[in-house]
Amino acid sequence: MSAHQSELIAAEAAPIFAALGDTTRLSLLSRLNDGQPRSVVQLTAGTGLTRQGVRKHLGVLEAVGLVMRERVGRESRFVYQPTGIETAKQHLERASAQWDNAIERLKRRLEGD
Amino acid sequence: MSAHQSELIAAEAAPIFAALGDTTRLSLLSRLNDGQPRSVVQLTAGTGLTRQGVRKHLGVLEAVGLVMRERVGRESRFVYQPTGIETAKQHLERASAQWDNAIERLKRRLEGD
DNA sequence: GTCATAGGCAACTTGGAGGTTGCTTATGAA
DNA sequence: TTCATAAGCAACCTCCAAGTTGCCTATGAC
Repeated sequence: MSAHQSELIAAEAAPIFAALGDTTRLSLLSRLNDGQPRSVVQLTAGTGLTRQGVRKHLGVLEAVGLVMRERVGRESRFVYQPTGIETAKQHLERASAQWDNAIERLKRRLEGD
Repeated sequence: MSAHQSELIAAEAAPIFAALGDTTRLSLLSRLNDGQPRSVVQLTAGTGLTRQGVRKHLGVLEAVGLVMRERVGRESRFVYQPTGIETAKQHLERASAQWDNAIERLKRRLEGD
């Protein structure tokens, strides 16, 4: 992967990580993770928050592409969207790889050129 | 993995994601990613922020275990710590796996029991 | 021993995140 | 057609995160 592409992934990864950095949103996502669309009221149940509060969290998830909204009748259904998580995973995997690489080089140097 | 363990990973993943959800910190991390310890002044260079500002970001990264601090003489050296990224990666991988599973089940059901 | 450098710590400012209440509109059910 | 339900929207509150300035301390260099 080019350095340019790396920068791009990093730039788009930060907002995704930020969206994931909240227990409420993480929990909402894990509930939507089964692929089933759910309405706002459904998703509000069990959170201890108001409908509007949950709606804001869903807005954040939607803004970074982690979920999608579809209007059905008077309901707003939210659906899990796998691409966002995939982007985040790629970023972390690249970080892991760079780290492994650095360690490997360090080891070789220690073991005597 | 047990449901209990899942909950634990989720609970400790959120603060890590939050720490990663900032471009400055993401960039600091990627610079430390090569395993080389770096002082605060070194890490400040190129950020456009003050030393104290950068120091705060490093404090956040340290608080969630993404980096470690070691005092050497009058310097504070910060070192990359791979375990945090590993935890975050595990969480995302679990999410991906659940998703794949759900899709697979859906497909089987559609293809006619 | 003196001076420059690295860093810690505290106080302060500001914008936005997370949450609420209150009101209005659309749609489904009876 | 009337009423209950789902949701949107706006205004507001509160608190913390991000960043700054300013000052003090410790350590290395000369």
